Amino acid sequence: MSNLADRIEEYLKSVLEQADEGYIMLQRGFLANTFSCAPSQINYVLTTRFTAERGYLVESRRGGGGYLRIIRLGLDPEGKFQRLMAELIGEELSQERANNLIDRLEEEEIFTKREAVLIKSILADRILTDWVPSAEMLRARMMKEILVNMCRDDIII
Amino acid sequence: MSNLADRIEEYLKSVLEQADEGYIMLQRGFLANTFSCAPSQINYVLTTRFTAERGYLVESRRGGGGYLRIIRLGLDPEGKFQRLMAELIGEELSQERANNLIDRLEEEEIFTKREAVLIKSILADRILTDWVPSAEMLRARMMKEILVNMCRDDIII
DNA sequence: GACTTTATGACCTTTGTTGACCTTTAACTT
DNA sequence: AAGTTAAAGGTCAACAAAGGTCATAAAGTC
Repeated sequence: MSNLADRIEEYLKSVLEQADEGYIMLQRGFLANTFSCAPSQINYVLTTRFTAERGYLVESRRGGGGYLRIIRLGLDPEGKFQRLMAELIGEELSQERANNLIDRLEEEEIFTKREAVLIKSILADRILTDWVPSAEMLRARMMKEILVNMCRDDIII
Repeated sequence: MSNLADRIEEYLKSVLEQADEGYIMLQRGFLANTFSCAPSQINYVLTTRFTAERGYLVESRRGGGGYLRIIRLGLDPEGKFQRLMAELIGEELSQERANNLIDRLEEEEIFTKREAVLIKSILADRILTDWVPSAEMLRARMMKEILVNMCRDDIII
């Protein structure tokens, strides 16, 4: 019953489980070979099963010695980030709301003071406006990306 | 898995590490020989891995007794830092150059690992392209803004 | 039967590697 | 001293080795 995509997914997750680095690295060709499938099937599995919403991040490199790197995201206890991230999808975020959000996250010790300053500085209207058609949308997109990356299991604070 | 270019890079960096002059001198032919590769492969490694953003300078001399000199550039603490960075960043900044620069600043302990990940995540092509008329220009502007803010006296690492 | 999910193959982009040919410079000849 | 030769390093185009994309076919689902 279990189809190919499910089996590949299961395999990757089991390997990832044992990786104490928080990520695994492997080659697409190798995977395609072990599962006797088209290389692009691997991409299908990665894009449908290893998304940020499901708690994973995928990086890759082409060329000789290329690889895929699948990174596990530690899900925060109350799913706070999840909700925040969901909110920010397709959303617009003003500078004011962004600043409030960042301050709050700093208070909750999700961000350090330096990180908060850093993030605010680049999300500022002064930087984005006049360069971007919709600064508010880009800001939301960036904020979401930051939240995702702050959950990466391969960076131990 | 790991390709030749990466291994040569690693070797050169390890030698550079032990050099207390801040630079090393060696011959292209000798290197090509030790790694059993085409001499031009050495040039490839030098131009892709030992760039200014990554903190290196390469000088060379042809003819009999010719050599390669790889110099590690330190970030001098007194003031010139900002100017150097502004120069390095310029008006436009590609994702690749940005990543190299950020990695380098992390090595120099100007950024923490988390900060490096955070900055790279929002400067990614995936985030900026298709949203911004000139992603490269915005990226340069953001990178400069980050550096200014990270050097504020009121926030120590 | 219509719709959604899964699977494949053809074609593309990026990165790495090699070899043929070129330029520069020290050392050697005369 | 001038010219020649040999010993470096430089360039570039072609090829190899990865991963990416997208249209479309096949298989499930309801």
